[in-house]
Amino acid sequence: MEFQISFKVSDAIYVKDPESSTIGRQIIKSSIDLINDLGFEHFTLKKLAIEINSTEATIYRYFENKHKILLYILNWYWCYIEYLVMFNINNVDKPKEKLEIIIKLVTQELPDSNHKFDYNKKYINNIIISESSKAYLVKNIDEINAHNSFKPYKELCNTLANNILDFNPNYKYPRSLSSTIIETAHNHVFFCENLPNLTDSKDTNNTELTYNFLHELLFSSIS
Amino acid sequence: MEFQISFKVSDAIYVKDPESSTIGRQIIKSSIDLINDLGFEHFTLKKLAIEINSTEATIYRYFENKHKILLYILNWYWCYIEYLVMFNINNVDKPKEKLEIIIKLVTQELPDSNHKFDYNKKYINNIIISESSKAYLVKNIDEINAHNSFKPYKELCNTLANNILDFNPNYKYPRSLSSTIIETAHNHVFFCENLPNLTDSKDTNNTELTYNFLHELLFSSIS
DNA sequence: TCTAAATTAATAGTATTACTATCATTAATA
DNA sequence: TATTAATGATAGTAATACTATTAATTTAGA
Repeated sequence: MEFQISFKVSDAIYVKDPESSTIGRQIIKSSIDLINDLGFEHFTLKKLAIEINSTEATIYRYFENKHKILLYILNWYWCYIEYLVMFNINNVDKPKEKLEIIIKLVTQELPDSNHKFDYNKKYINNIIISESSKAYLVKNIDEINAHNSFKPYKELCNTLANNILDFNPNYKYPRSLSSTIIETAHNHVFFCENLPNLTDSKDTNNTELTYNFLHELLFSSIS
Repeated sequence: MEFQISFKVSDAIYVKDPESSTIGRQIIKSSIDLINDLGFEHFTLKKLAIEINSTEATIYRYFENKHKILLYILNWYWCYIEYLVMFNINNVDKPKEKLEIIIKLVTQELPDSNHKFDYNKKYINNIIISESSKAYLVKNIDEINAHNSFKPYKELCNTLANNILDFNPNYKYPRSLSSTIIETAHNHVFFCENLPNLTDSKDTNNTELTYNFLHELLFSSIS
């Protein structure tokens, strides 16, 4: 018997819970592989069906459309990060240290878990960086939002905001700063790797640079 | 005779310069209207052709694909902002004031120009906010980048970075901070309007909130 | 003003896509 | 064993990005 965690994603995102069957988990696993590989635009349910040796019909029995598969993966990530945050700041006293742990978790690559169906963490990270915003920069965002599809993201943002307020109860923009830090964490790594002129990257360690930059940004704002 | 400015966009973006003919400018004008209206995903060249009373074939003589139309619009915006920045910080002495002018220009809506073919500034602004990142979050970014398609954006970022260094020559992340500010300027307005929990919006003036937030973020970082 | 060249319109067509429908087959359960 | 649920196989639709071809029209040059 081993310790097992699982991340329950809002059931408005799927038709049938992909965690409930082997083929369901295969849909998620292969979606992660393919979206990482092709980018969300060139990711198609036909390609996914071939990859899992099944048919489009089966996939549609789990997800209404391809956009919801992306939402599922993002939610999985946000839930996982939220869990890691809770786990890692537990028993840490100083608000400053807590904040440092959070921005470290948000900037670094996902550590491996002992989750039974082991999705590729490196790929998930790439997806978060390159595809996240395509989940919310859509015309029907209100409808998606009404189904609580961004709840885990909001909760993570909320956790960060509360820790900012613990550090400095007088800071005026805790939520705006939180979402800016999380968004920048992803965006900055993308810029470092693809449009380095938009950053101060010296081609060494982009994760470290991003962490240091965000560290300075955060603490100079709230100190 | 009147004063006239025009913004020359890298000719790698178009096949035939849309500024060179009436139907070319109509392609841009109606693209702006339609992308604002439908979002980039649901914007199609068929719909555009109908809107301008022409055919897809004609559009393809101006642009290789729909992605390049978006790039063209974004470049037009960035060139215009760069021009406004140059115009407005001219004869301003204090570095602090210059920086304030820049973040004001980046956060506020585009003012109207006397450009001969008057594109809808409000719509362009919406497109910048909601569709910008779709131009660079693509798999073939290296290829696009090789054609200098992001040059005006980089120049704007560079201008901001140089003004940051004028203010504080010892600040370590002038470029990273510049791109963060520009990206956040757009992102934050989107969040205020669509996912307000991710911000400290009180439903009053989101542009003002964004300006104030970025003002504090910038000057606490570089002071 | 006439002619040649360039531009645009009209039309058709291809391959791919998101998504739906139907029915046979297999696996799980009672 | 009988029933139910999940999956597979197959077909089909409407939309989409993009190409090709030819005819009509506009423009520019001689």
